[in-house]
Amino acid sequence: MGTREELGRVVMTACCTCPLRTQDSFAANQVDEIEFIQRLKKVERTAVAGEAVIREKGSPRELYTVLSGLAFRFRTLSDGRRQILNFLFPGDFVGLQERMTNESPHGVEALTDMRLCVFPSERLWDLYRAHPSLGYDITWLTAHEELIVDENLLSVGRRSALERIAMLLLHFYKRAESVGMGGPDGVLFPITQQHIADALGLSLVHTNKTLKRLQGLGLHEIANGRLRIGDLHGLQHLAEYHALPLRERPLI
Amino acid sequence: MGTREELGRVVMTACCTCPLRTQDSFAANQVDEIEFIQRLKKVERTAVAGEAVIREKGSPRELYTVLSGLAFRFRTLSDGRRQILNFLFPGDFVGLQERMTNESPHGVEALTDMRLCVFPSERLWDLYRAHPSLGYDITWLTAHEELIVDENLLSVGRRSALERIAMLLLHFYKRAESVGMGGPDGVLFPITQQHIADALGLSLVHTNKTLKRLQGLGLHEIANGRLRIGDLHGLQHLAEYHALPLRERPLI
DNA sequence: CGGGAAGTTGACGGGTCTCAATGGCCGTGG
DNA sequence: CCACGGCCATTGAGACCCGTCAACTTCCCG
Repeated sequence: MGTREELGRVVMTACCTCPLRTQDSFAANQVDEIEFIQRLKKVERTAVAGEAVIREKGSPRELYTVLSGLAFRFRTLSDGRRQILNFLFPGDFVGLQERMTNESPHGVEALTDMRLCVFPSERLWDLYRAHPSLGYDITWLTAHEELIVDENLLSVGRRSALERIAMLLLHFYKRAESVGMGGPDGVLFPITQQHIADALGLSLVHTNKTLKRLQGLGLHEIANGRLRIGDLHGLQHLAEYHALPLRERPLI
Repeated sequence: MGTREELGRVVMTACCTCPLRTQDSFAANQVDEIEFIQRLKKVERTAVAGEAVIREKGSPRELYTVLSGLAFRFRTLSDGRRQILNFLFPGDFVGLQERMTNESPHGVEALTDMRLCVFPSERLWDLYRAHPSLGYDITWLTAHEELIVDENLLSVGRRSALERIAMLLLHFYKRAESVGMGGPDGVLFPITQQHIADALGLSLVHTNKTLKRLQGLGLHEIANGRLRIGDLHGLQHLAEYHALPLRERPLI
């Protein structure tokens, strides 16, 4: 079956041939589990760069898995101050926290064009009942995202501006690489300095100056919307970032 | 059955008569679910104020539910800078993220004397298989904790020192109240200014001065280790904190 | 060629940090 | 009973990191 545009929705990438599943970093699933996911997945949704995937204060009815593209999760204060909570990569699962409240506590915005697998929120419980192993996987994904937010909170609370930026670049690079977005000239980096500022609790101006200073050290290079790491060890030392030796991650 | 001291462990509060379950904020469970939890819970552990419940970099083998008392979750950098990620109240579940790595990415330290229900980590999967509904609950608890960390990240990243402190006091108060720790003279507040500083990404000195300034506004009062809210509306406005209308929370 | 978004730069002010010192409270031990 | 030490709260002075304001440039795209 091919793909067909229809009201901003595309039907359909088959789960059994999901391009993400061919990657090492994702754990394998049983055939019946994949078939169940396939039945749960009614449609595929696309989003263009800059589009609001989930609106803050909206009432969400759907769960998503990022199939391709990048996004970020954020919250804003009424006067416009915005905090990016974490970036979303292919394989990330979105929408669980919204289910605990009537309105979504955060927004999700696309950084690039995206494809998302759409799951009806009200059938989440079916998944747990029919395939406890998949419920287990969803818990894993949730806990993993919290781990990342923890790390960001440590950065914003206790690292200096220079350390924060080193941390962000390094973390972004590693995550992008782990989902096969790496290449000889680095990874795609569709992120403005405003995004960096909002993710790190810094002002735009100070982000610019600090980023410039970091580039002067020659540890990395950002050009043509791509990020390349020159001195991985130096960045790790500066950011005091020790990548956790993660086990294979599940994929829903 | 009474309680008996034995190597720092107490045996045993029966789950079917768990004092937390009598509270409105916790959802009810089926009898067989509670019996299953009871079988999973091998022992009860106590911790004195200041004790390390989970050691950073340790290799955890157990999961905990806070039965009574308070604690906090934190991470530190090698030079000693510490970030408190969130506070733990009765009913909170601890230890999931540790399972994804070989060493615990964060520490947990008791703020007061505590009692904890201990579950063997390796039997978590049994729980999902035997009672998917409980697996669902664990996901809920994990997502809920992430929601709180999100909120803290927004505070630390984008709120001013005064707003952050207002936020912390308010949030702490509401959470304490929701688990029945409230009283006519406020809630127990076993937290030093150093804790507040570490939770909000501030220095101790600045925390002290800002807290003093906030107290001058008369919105709250801290005395004798207790926190009382004078002007709830004023604090909410200052912190721009809108308590999420949560549904009943599960309890494992 | 025009316009908007993103990046860059300088000046300046202020929020926050660090250093340093003091006082209160409390448990311990002489 | 009092001296002492340790933890916590408090306060002042000065420095610095970072935010704000305000340009200007570059780049892209129509």
